Amino acid sequence: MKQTKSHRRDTVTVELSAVIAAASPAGPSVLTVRHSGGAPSGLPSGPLEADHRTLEAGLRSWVEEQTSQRLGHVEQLYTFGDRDRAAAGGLAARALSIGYLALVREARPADSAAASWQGWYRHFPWEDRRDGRPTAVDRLERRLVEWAAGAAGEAERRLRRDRLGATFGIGTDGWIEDRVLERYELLYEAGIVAEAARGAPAGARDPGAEGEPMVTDHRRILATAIGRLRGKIKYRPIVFELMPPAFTFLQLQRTVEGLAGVRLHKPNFRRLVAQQGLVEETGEVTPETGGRPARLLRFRPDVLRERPAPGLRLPRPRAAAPD
Amino acid sequence: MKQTKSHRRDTVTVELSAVIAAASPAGPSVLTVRHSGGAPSGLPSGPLEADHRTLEAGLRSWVEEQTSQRLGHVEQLYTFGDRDRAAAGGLAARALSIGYLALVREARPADSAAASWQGWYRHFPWEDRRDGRPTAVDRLERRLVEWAAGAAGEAERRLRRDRLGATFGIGTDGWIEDRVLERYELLYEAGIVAEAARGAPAGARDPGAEGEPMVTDHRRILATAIGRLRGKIKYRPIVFELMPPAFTFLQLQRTVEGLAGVRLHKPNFRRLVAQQGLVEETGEVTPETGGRPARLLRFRPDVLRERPAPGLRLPRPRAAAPD
DNA sequence: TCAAAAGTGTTATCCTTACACCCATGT
DNA sequence: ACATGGGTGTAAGGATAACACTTTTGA
Repeated sequence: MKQTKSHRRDTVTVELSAVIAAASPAGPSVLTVRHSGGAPSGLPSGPLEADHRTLEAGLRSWVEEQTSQRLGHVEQLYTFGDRDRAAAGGLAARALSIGYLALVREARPADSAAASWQGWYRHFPWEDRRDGRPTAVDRLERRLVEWAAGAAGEAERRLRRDRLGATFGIGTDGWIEDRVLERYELLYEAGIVAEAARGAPAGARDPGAEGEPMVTDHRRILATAIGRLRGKIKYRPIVFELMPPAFTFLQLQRTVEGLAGVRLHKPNFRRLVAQQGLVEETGEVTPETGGRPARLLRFRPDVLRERPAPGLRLPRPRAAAPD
Repeated sequence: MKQTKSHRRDTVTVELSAVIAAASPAGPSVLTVRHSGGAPSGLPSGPLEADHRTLEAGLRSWVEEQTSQRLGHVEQLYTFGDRDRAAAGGLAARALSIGYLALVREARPADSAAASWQGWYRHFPWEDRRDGRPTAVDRLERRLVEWAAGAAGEAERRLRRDRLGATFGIGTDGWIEDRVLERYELLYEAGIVAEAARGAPAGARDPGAEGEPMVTDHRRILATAIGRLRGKIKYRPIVFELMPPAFTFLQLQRTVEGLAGVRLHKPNFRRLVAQQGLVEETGEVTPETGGRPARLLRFRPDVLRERPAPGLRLPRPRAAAPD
């Protein structure tokens, strides 16, 4: 017990930042703002103020002021507070940054001055595997392997190789979509991502495979959001927070594929969704979209009453056995 | 855009609090501290300081100072910051509270002055269903049903009933272990839990079914931790962070049962664990524990290299279908 | 000999995945 | 006619969950 310690409380600024996500069959997008011309874009955000009753209320008021977007589902993601990484210019003051994920139904133009919608894979090219592994990612992976090989001791090298396997699936087979943050952190540590080099001039390097950077740690928050969303669609029917009131099976599938960054098997996807009772038919059909007209669907909210965790298949014993 | 708004930044205190969890076959427990005699217990915690490089580092230093416990796995849970709920005495200053979950292997006595281990179901009696639904919970559920019926409009009543179904499984059938926080929040809103009545004298009410309260919002943080842990054991092998180096199948099973608050089927549990390659035999057997001696097991870390998400069975198409 | 715990075998069932195939519409 | 998307059937394989049963120890 070091009683001699200074115990100097930090003066903190708390910033509330929102990943506002929308999705169309073409792909998901995020609402970004750009404060000055040449600077990288960022997320809508603002400091916590005294008259905000709750953190979420504060976030909502900031977002609605900055983007005039009404938010639907909102959830907290994570609180970042590393002393070194938050400040862009090298300021020593501590900046806590609380990230939120918000889902909105329509990506309405909303390009009010500085705010604009951007496909989120511009910032994360390596996360989009809908058309297989992007070839541009080869370079990334090569650099990662080099980075792992260049570690100090054998123990550290092994650790890094394991991480490459667990995140990018390099040594192993599997690509786990959810691990977006882990992959971004790895690229950050390996110095591959632009944000890692603070002093470097913006736009100095090829933004191809590394993705477009964002201000301060906003890309890290976006990575958290994508990962959370990818994980959550599997056990909660939140995709429907992103869908219009009526949609077809394929539109739903394309939206999910966009979020997860992978392709799905069409017939099975239909049945999965239908069997779970997630949707019901509206009775109408689309004004044809290329082929045979499709039946229109809507979300069936009663599913929440019937199966409390739609999509979840976890070790749930039907009856408890005493032994 | 209200430009006339005050934009007065809040002066915030950031408190780092840790749920330090251990588990034995008898059940899980949490490390608590008690500052003054009559006051309810709380979690080890302390303010964020300027010399803490990261939030997690700050937490670790506080905990090790207060409890002389070394922490293993640590993860951030959630940041609470409601203006009204944080302050116990009614202080208006904003207190942010960042909750963490830490797992330790042995619940060593460690009763250093104020710190002591407590079974976590003392604070959450309704969460322990290992011996079926506790009868004391009947009273809780009755009060919840009353609360739902006493809502203003029909719409609100319906909403409340739905929540009772989704959390306590009242109207419906299912009890979802993970939803610990949702259940606690419901009890809080219904005024059933002691923390909801701030001004009430401590110990004034029967702590039977309502569980033992904690200071400020620490019980909320504990609820978050339990929920997180219950969710995570299903797709990550973190139970082993809580197990001793060698253990038997039954010890592992009892530990998991304690965490999840439900009983499991023994033969199937063995096979599940064995088939997944989560453990390997040490070659030794126990100094008998009541019956036939059991083979000792240890965690098999290679499982992380082989199957990146042990326990996870989610819609993972083995190959991408083009259509 | 019995209680208590350790183990093994087996089966019915469900879910997932993959494959094959037909239907309806526009160009 | 053919391309595009809509939509159905079904069978193989794997994972679950339940049941029945044998084995090994200590008291």
